[in-house]
Amino acid sequence: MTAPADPAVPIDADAEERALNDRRAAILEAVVTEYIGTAEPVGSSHVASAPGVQVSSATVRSEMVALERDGYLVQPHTSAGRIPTDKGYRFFVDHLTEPGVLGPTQHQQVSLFFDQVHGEMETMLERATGLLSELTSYTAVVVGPSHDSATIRSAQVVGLAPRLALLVVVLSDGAVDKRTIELEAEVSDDVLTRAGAQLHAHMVGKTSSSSWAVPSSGNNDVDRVVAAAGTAFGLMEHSMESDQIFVGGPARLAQSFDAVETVRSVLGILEQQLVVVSLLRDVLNRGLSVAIGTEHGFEPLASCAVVVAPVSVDGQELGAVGLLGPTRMDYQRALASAHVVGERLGQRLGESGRSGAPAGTGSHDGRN
Amino acid sequence: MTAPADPAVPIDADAEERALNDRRAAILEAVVTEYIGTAEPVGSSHVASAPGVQVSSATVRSEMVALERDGYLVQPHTSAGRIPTDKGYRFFVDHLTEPGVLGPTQHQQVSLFFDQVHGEMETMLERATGLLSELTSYTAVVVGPSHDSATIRSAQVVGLAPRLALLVVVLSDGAVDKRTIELEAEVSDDVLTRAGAQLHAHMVGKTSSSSWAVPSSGNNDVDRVVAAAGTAFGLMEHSMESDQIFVGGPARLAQSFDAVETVRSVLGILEQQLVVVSLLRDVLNRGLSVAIGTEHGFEPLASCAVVVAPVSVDGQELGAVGLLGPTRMDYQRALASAHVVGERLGQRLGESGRSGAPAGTGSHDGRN
DNA sequence: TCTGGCACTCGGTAGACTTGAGTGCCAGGC
DNA sequence: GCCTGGCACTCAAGTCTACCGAGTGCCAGA
Repeated sequence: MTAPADPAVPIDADAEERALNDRRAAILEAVVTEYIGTAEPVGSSHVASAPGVQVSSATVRSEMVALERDGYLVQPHTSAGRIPTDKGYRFFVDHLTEPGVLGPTQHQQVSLFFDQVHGEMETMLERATGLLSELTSYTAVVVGPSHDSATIRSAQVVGLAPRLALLVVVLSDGAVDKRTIELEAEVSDDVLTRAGAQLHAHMVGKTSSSSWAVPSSGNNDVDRVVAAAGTAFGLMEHSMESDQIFVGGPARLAQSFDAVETVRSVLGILEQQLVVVSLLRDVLNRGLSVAIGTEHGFEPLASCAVVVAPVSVDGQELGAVGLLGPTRMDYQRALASAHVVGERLGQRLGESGRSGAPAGTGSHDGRN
Repeated sequence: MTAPADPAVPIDADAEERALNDRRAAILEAVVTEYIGTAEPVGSSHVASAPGVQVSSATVRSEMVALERDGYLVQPHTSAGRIPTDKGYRFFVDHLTEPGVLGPTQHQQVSLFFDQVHGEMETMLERATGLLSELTSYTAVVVGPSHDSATIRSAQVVGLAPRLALLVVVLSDGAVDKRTIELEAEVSDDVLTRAGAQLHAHMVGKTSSSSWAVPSSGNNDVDRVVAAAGTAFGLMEHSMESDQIFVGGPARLAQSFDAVETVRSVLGILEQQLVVVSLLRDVLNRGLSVAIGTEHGFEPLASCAVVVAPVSVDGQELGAVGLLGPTRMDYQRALASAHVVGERLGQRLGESGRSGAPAGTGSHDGRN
């Protein structure tokens, strides 16, 4: 008695998922667009006067009833306008919104940024979050490439104080890691250097998660330092293991939501880097670029939408850029911004990593 | 007609600043304590029933009139209770609050933390912000030691790709900095190593802000790499120059203030690391441990109080820990927490830096 | 000099009323 | 058979009023 009773609904129930009839789609689009702009429930007369909708408000009303029944819209209360549900936003994003291009001003802003930025990758990623959050006025997140597959290019031991040394390891992707080594006895610089050389000789080319078991050098002092260094590196647990994450413009969150409670809980999430990383990864892995409301199955972010774009170098996804905003976010602009910035970041990382056939680096290859 | 008219006010106008008469101080204390707890304006009858105040509410009222006239209290509106002004809080902090000790639970929490934490300084400082913000439920800030006076202990050039190398510099305080070097032509590993040795030989012992002018090695290729490295390091502008800052528990801000606008603006401040660093430094330099409201002369934080404690190693202030909360913060707990954590951080940094007479490090000395 | 008492103030709450945006439904027209 | 204008209805939000109560300032008396 439900679906077949309404002649306007296609008989094929699956068709609803693919495409609403044109008029309903236009009405949904009008509601979403209006609501994104005003944050106020949208009434039928507003919709009727929208370009793209050529029917009277009465007709709009009856269509809106159908849209509500199908879960695209809800009414906060009777005698109020409608607001989109997550499903409504999803349809809007999937079918009603163009891929979107940046406005000339934004385009210029991006170009300027990539002209000026230079130096270390970390710095660049960090600043990119600022750029993204300024472009969109949402909070931006950038996840840098993980160092899992990078190999060790160099190891060195530097003395700091009589019984304190530093193990410095350079990875093939340009990352540097270090570990303090506390020594039981004073050790000469020469021994430290030799220990470094010993480590270097045996560790170069391995991944940073490899075992640090290094054969004896024949000198007891040197071996002790080597062992201490291995131990120090063994309990890494930080820096290299977790992907780096940069957050830009957290203050924007307070603009996006007017409930303090929401701000608090979303900020709380952002503090948990691991959660954020896996969230972005998860969304990307599911082939999405937007996760709306509870689509990511993550309760505390139910009132948020997450826009994600990959940072790929030579077709390989090395990182991700993301935007965090309210579900009534400007998806078009957010998608365009994330996409462009992600792409250009990827290009940039590619350029500096490439420069010809790699001499022993594992993760880059020279094509393109 | 103002001051002499009230017989309860000391004739000596300066005396007011030093110490309110006992009764007024007790009343002020009661108001502040109550207000910190409830965030509601405090009426005379509440004060009258507080321990430490032995007079009737009528008397309290007349004293409160005086306290208001002298700027310690304000009335949000007639027929409301009083709330403390910044000056009121200041008097409370300076004269009415005990230095304060941590409760046993907190003490245990701190001990546990310092038992468990280990590894690199950055990691430790980072985690310390989490500890502080959990202890106090306010947002915590930790500023690490600056590298200004640290000297270079080692320089090394590592090849990453045919035309890409990395300059890695180790400072005497254990910090590591790096710069990507893009080379005009392919260079053999041997040349890179020799360039590193050349840099090492001439830069060790200098501060990282020194000029990177290094004499010619006699080999053109090597010199070119050395020059490129010097240039790369010249435009440092990041990492080493700005002190590192770690923020813990920004989400707590949203609990401290119920006006979203305030949260937004304070978060905005926290994004500007330089501002935060100079704010903390400034407060410390003025010999304060608390800056209330506008005392720091910083408009956007007018509704905040900042509690600061130094992190000293061997009597030298190397860093600072801070807490950011509403002016109606629990000063006693905040002061105690910041103090203890700052102190123990200092001890910890001292231990790992010391280990005997330094062999060439500039900033540490061996006395206890 | 303190205290109890008293009149007064005024923010906040609760209820009654109004307004207006918006709906659902229906009869009539193309 | 679908669309439209019209109409009665609903309900959140705003306005007005009255009232309550916490709190004050002031004063006379102990």
